[in-house]
Amino acid sequence: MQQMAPLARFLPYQLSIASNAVSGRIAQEYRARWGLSVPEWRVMALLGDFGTITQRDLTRLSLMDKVAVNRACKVLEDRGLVERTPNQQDGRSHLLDLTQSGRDMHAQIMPLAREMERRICAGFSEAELETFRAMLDRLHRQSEIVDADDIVSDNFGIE
Amino acid sequence: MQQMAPLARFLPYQLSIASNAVSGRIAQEYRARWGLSVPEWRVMALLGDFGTITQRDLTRLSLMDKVAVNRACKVLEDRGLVERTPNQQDGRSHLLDLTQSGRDMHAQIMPLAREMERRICAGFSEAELETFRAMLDRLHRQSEIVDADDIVSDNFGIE
DNA sequence: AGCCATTTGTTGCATAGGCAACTATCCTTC
DNA sequence: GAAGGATAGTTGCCTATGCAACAAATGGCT
Repeated sequence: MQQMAPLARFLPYQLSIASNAVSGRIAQEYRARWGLSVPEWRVMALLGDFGTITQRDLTRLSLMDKVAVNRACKVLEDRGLVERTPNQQDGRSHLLDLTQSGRDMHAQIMPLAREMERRICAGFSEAELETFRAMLDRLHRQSEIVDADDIVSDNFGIE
Repeated sequence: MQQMAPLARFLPYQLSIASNAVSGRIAQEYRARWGLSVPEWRVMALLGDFGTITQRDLTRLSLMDKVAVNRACKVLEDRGLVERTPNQQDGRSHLLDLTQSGRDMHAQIMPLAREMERRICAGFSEAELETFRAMLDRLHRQSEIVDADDIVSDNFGIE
């Protein structure tokens, strides 16, 4: 069924479809069970681990766009899962934390995350998983977006 | 700088940011050089390899949504890179192929693809790359979307 | 031949996501 | 303490992406 097209051996493509499949499956689970989007789930996870932090902290920790963080926080606040309190040290920002309801949900969603990770990693050794993580980190670092000048001056051996 | 948050060790998350970084970088290159989106580039690559095929074939080969394939083909046709001819065997579909201009561009874009792949794989052994590909394939297959009934009946050990 | 289910391609709609611009606040420097 | 640049958060806009619904055509079944 799956043909051996050259495209199917192109590593960035394989990475993309695997990531989309995993993300799509996880998004489906969290939406069906708790009505959470992926950005919302990530904010819940970070707030559960780090406690009282600002949107700026969440942006740094999650590597998400600050707008994505802001919108996720707004939804969670409207649902009563997160509360904002004024930040005495900096009037521009607010301190965010889980409410009791948010902590209850956090206690529900984390075991599912760990279980899903365990499932998709089943059958691979610790060494293989470490190699896999190392490669993902390397791919991430080597693919950082550079500015336009660098692109123009770097012709990849073409022509 | 990069904190050791639990989220940063969550494999689906690492997979997502690595894939986004790689895809974003590649998309940037192809947009800057030839004004091609990722779906358009994929269609170009497949047409270059497989010759005269239908949109249905392209959808199967690329694993993309049929709408994405259709829109990419339309753009490529408008740019004179792809041409459609009636399909005598099936009046519903058309046969797609690269024009001479499209073949010229194909000859340009494939070396860049191979060079980018070589770069991001630099420093890893063939065995490591094979393990990596195997894991991506496995993640993809294990994460196939299932229907809603399966989700409800499968509680992942919660409660 | 006629009907019905299936398939291909297309369009429209609804959502997600990122970037630029803006406000408010902070911090430095004079 | 006033001015200028930097930073946190917010809003609006634009694009990308995917699904549902649809029209045209096919193929099977009687």
